[in-house]
Amino acid sequence: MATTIFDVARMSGVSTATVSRVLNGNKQVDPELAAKVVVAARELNYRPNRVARSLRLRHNRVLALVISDIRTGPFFADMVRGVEDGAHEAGYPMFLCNADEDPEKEAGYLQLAVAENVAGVILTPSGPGTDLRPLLDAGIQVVLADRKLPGNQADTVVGDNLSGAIEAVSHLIANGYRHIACITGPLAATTSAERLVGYRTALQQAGITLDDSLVRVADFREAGGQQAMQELLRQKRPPEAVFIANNRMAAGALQAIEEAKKTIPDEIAVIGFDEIYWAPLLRTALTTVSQPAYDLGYESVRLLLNRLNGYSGSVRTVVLPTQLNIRASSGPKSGSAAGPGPVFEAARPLRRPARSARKRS
Amino acid sequence: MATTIFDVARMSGVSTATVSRVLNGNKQVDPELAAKVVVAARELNYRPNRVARSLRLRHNRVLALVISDIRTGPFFADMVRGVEDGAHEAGYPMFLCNADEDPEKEAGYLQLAVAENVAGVILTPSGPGTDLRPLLDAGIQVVLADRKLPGNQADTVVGDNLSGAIEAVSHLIANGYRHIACITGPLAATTSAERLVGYRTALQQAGITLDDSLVRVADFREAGGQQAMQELLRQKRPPEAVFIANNRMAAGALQAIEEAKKTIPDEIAVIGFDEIYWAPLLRTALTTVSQPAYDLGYESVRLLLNRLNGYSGSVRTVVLPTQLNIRASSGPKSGSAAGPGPVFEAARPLRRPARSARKRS
DNA sequence: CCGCGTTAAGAAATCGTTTGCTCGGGCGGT
DNA sequence: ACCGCCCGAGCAAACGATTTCTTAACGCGG
Repeated sequence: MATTIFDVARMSGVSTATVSRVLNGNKQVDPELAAKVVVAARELNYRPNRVARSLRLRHNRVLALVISDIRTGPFFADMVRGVEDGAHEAGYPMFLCNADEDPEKEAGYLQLAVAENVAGVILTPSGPGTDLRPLLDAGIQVVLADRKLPGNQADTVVGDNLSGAIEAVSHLIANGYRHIACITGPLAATTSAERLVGYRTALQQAGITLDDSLVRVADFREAGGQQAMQELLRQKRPPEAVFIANNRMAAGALQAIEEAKKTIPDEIAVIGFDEIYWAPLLRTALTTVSQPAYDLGYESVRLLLNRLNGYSGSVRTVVLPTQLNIRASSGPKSGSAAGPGPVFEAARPLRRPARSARKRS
Repeated sequence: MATTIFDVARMSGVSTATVSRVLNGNKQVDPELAAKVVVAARELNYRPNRVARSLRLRHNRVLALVISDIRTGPFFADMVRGVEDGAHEAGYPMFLCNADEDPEKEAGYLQLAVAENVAGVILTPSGPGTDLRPLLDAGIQVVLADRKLPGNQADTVVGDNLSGAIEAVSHLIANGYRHIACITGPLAATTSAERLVGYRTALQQAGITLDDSLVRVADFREAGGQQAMQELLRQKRPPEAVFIANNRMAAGALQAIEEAKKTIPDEIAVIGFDEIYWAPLLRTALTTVSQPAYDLGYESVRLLLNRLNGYSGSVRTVVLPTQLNIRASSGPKSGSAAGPGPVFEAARPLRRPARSARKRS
């Protein structure tokens, strides 16, 4: 069996209480005894039983990260790394749970987080119905990452989806496109919804009338993007350009465009969301809106640790800037009045400083 | 505070022992009392405290999946999904830990798995030095996934890296290439090592003398692949083709090839390892060796659950077949004697049935 | 020299569950 | 009718840590 605190106590000739005090550095204890305890503990390779400690203390020094879909390309992977690095620096191990965009599975993991006494949770809510009460009732700190939840229930860190989308679509407009489509994800995710709003806002700013037949709501996956694009291309008047709300759907859309033997950007321009390493290497290099995924995770865990350290100010929302990476797939419309350079963009700095986060109440 | 088993006992007028027995369906108990207990438990929304139960039972109904790098493209993501689906079907929640190719971090997570009493661990060992003893000593079942460990210490599920690499390189040879390079990953990972061995085996089978200046060991990441490719291209006699042991390094290599303004496959043919959705959409569609990543995870958890259910036969190794996806980047060498079709490949079925796993002792 | 205050260490309670053991009652067999 | 067995339910111990409470010892001041 594993060695317990009793073994250490016996070996060093003291009580378990003293061993516990020594190992947690709590109270005054005779240095001589302390030394004996330390020696015995090392000798026996004693590791406190986290379960017993967790039961007694009613909390466990572990964080849980519950994300909605681990397969969403490098975005979540980088975000996870950001969280993990932050947690590791602070001495917290981190468990990752994959809710798979399934509210039921998500609820199960949140219950599990409660039942396992985790100290804090970072969550990418699957939709507006996500219920934080089990966590909050249990006194577990929560930070929302990447997606918001109605009602200002917890600290939140998100990318600036609205500005990112506006910037992308405005760029298309500046390059001479007018009949622009949008493929977005499930509207339950605030990311999808905000990117769609950004798309509409940019069109309205340019005085272009909205056309709902150009908007498709898909599922964030390749097949969904492909089907949406096929539908768009089959319309009587197909779009000249398309803004796609994530990179997996963009891959599917590119596939559909290829099958339809359309050329990019001459027959249809494309902009995707989230950066991928392959974007420059595609047949036509893909213009993307990238988010600081790693920073997003790191900032989330920073806020969480802040709360765990006793901070109890009002709920904060941190919005991190996006960046438009202009490549060939959004090149100027052939025969367009727009010059070769993206004139409109010159006014907006493309690279905003990565770490300058705006904060709202 | 959360409702405990005492609350349920009080409300239903029985002892905690009876409540426990009812809720675990263990012993015979008067159906009438049982009904009252069930009602009370539902009424109070009682959720047993997993920590207390874990302490008492000395094991916890949870699995841990410790992987070496979450950012390795879709491969690990799909594998994770396979594990998770299998675990979920069996009613086990699953925690994912990311060891980040760092043996120390990995050891920390294995310790944590022990300390948290998890029922079983699925592990992608970071290297041959990975020590399973803490787990095995604690009686925790272990399955190795994707990478082997010396000494037959635990059930193992891997892709057929050797055959996959042989098939890929043989395909290049059949298409007329002779001066073939290899970029592989850290040799501590058996995947890297086996793919390298496969590369060498294929060359030897074809009577081509090995040239170590054509072999590069990189780090599984884009930058490493890029640098390795740059070095290869700078050699007095650059390779005509390159076999790259994972897709992140392949992305870097393609970048380097692009910078060097070489054409694929005329000036250099390329084959990558692991499938990616973007492969067909690249400037030159990329030939890849794909592994059944999802099945690999699913099979791992199947073996693990088997052990948890009491099976204690000898250690098994399951090898899942790979598949060569031939695309333009490995097209026949211009001016080569080899015909347009891959003659050599005809003898080997490209698609082996996905679920037919070979098993070794 | 006695008493009080201070401090350090041990005894024991506690966290919430499961489970071996005990006890009592009912039923069946002789 | 009595004895014994069996079954169902409760009591209490156990899991391994932390922490409150208690006790003992020491020192210092009156």
